[in-house]
Amino acid sequence: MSTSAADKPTLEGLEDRWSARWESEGTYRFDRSTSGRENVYSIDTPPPTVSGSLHVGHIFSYTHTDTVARYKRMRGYKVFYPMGWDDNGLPTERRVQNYFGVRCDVSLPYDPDFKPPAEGGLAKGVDPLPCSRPNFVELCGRLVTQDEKAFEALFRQLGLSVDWEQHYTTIGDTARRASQRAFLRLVARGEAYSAEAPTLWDVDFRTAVAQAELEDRERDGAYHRIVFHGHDGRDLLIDTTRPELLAACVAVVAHPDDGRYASLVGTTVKTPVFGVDVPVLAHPLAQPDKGTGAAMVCTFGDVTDVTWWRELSLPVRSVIGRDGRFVSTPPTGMSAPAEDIYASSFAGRSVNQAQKAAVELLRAAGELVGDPKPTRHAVKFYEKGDRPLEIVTSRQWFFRTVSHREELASLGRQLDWHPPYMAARFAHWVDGLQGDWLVSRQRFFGVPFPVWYRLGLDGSPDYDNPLLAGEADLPVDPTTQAPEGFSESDRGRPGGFVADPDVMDTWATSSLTPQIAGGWVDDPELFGLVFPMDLRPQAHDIIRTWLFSTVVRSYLEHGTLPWRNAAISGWILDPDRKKMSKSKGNVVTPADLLDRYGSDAVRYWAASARPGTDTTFDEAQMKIGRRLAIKLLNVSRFVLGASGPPTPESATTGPAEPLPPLPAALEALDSAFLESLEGLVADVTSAFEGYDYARALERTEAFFWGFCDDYVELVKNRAYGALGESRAASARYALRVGLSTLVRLFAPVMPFVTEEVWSWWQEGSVHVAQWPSDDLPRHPAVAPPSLTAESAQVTAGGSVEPNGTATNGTATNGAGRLLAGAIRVLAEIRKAKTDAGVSLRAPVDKVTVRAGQEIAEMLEAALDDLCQAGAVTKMSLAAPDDPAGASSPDAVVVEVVLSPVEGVAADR
RNA sequence: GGGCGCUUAGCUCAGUUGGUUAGAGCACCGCCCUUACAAGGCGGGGGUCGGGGGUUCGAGUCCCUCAGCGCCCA
Repeated sequence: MSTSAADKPTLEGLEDRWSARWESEGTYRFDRSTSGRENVYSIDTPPPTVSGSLHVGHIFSYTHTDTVARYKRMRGYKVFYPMGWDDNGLPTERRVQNYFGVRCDVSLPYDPDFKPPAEGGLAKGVDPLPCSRPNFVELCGRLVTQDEKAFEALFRQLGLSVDWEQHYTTIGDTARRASQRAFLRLVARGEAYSAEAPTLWDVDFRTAVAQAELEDRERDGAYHRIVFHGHDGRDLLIDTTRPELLAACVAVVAHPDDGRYASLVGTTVKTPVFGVDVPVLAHPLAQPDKGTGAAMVCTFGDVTDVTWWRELSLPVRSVIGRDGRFVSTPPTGMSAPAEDIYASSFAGRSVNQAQKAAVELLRAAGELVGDPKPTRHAVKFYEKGDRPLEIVTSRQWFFRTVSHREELASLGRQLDWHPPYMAARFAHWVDGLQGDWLVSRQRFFGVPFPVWYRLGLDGSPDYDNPLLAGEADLPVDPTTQAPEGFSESDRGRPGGFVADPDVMDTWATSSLTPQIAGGWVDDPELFGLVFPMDLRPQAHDIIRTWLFSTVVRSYLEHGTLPWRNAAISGWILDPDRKKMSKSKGNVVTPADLLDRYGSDAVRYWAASARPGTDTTFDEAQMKIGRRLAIKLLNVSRFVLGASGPPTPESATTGPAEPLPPLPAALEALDSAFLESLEGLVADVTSAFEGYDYARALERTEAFFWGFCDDYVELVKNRAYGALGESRAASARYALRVGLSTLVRLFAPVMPFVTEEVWSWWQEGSVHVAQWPSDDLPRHPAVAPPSLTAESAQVTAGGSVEPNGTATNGTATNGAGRLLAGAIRVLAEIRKAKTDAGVSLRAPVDKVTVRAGQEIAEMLEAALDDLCQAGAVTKMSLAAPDDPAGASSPDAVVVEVVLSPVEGVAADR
């Protein structure tokens, strides 16, 4: 017991006070001194990308996870809830370049005294200063550390019950060691391999792009109809949107069933302008209804070209380099004059320039038929890029996925998805896998491959026999460390070695978050307690990336699912139902929201959203949450105030449920209330068990308002002692149990106000208190009137009415009907007073309640309370006008005779 | 083109295997300074559950179909 209820309780300052207390008392610290895995609940929470600022979406989805964590903690689990920061990748690199005014140059050596030219942004027109990769990575580290602090402060203010001692970063030593170790093991098992392969390439970012990072976008283009010449004098027309790739043409394809070209298949035709002989081939991917039905196959115009190249065993004639410009060396198969044309019109040109040149050349040669015909077509983009991707051939590392398709699909089916329909996203993605997972990225701020290549005496790398780091030496940076048996002076020399220049895909690291956070290899005891984890919460837009890749890694390394449950959250939409995003400028600052409404109120809004559904950003909901929190303060003050001096109840009941001692006798109305409370607890518990925090909250909230407006009003005067001490004790007991239960049911959603209220009369934190029981202790002798058996009615269809609970006043069992009946009578008295325009405290001369016999018998028990609550002098029960239909509380008829009003009140 | 989700009061949303007269909050209207709460309380009006068809004694709920919105994949 800390403090008692303040005179005028407020929500102000609760966040600071309680988050500091939780930290100092280690309330959420993971306690590994437990008997086994079955007592642990572990969460693989998303490490936010540390790229400047948090947005409302973070508050939203992390709150969902936190409600689950808090629920599980109260259920007695040791909750493992670490937080990580995802620092790697492009966003950080770009920010570092801009913020410090630097440019990474891998050829430079590390400079321990390097000072960045700027701090906070480089002046316009000043060139960025080149620096080495290690220096660049250092600067990345400086910037993300600042952001991590700001993020952590906000998450603490939001009240996430994270164990901050368990935090990790995806670029830290632990993560690098785990990533490199996992990579080495995959290489050893043949699940990782390097290969020279056509790769989608972003010219601006200068990096390879994986299938999962692709995005189709509709773009304007134009079909250019070009004439190819057959040897027998027959011409062949093809339509292409990329005439600039004519020099890269290696074949022409048509559909096998396309009669127009059947006679040409097997022959060769000459490309216009360059006069190169290319075969005409049949392939089912050629679309007869697209253009002329014949397509030009180039190295490589799009992903279909890659398929044709592979399946038809075509040669390679690359023309576009990694800088997006045409290479200087002309492709094979050209005559000398053709090479001259290439050199003068294409070499060094950009794609756009080359297209203009191609069109001019074709037109001049009379090989272009008509004008280009505008069209819109889907073009592949890097999701973060804004220039169409090119396809280049390069050496990259891959993890095998396609050969495990069946197993991965099966794992997806074994996972418990919340909501279940999200499983289809995963299944479709696995089904549509086109190739293995490309993990090489030509970036700097990431986990390097722990790999070197021997240089032959001619200076060429031996890619087939890579030099691998030893597990004991991890993490390593091959660009600054030499492989075993070599010294730094051998770097880059014939007979020496060269480092793999790339870093791993961000997902290749973040797909290991369960292993990184769980202490894989480094801390076997911890890993045994938390892995496979219980829950992966995340948004639905990264099912194909983060969720999928984590399943892949867990499968390849451990042969299991990484977790048992996946809880998928939706997005925040602005009032126009558009996704909120920075670029649209409709983002609200989370810190500002938390300050204005209080964390509990913002969490209330977040937790009101059904799992998996997109949700409107709605400050009105936060106001409601704030009102609810204030109400909780006030009603607590009443319940505890009316119950006499607070006593530390956990002391009297031990470590079990913190309840007050049973009174000598329990009134029927109080007992009925407790029964409805049990129904609520059962309902809320099952909602949480199904990860449906929104339903849990909705039920608790509805019950809570009924508790305040009706039950509390009914028994208020009795609790104050108006009907004697022994009858007061019964009311006080029920009020206290009600409050204690409701506070605990609210605790996962509104941690601050519930902790505040709890501290007024309980020992210890509510967040480690026992979850409420749906089977409260009671005296058998004074059990509530239970008409369950008699009231079960057989309806026309032969079904039996369920014995409902009284959570919304529509109960059909005995206790529920007593409560509902009493509430109905009270409401009718209020209505009479409201209709008369008098105060609710105005006295009532006489109330006559007409009810069926069953209801009437039950209501006897509530008459005294009703008289008190309604200021009624005389209340009597009478037979109903329609005895047949009077068995329901709703059919009760209440006649109210108000006392004559006098004085000022009468003039109104 | 394939798949998934959504459509219920002016707004945001509940509505569990089909079962009385479809609910809540906000907003709106009216009343009440009541010693837990005026940042409050009490009461009231408001919906042919997107359209159409079907199954059933009975459909917001199940089936078919159409429309609109959103997302994922190709």
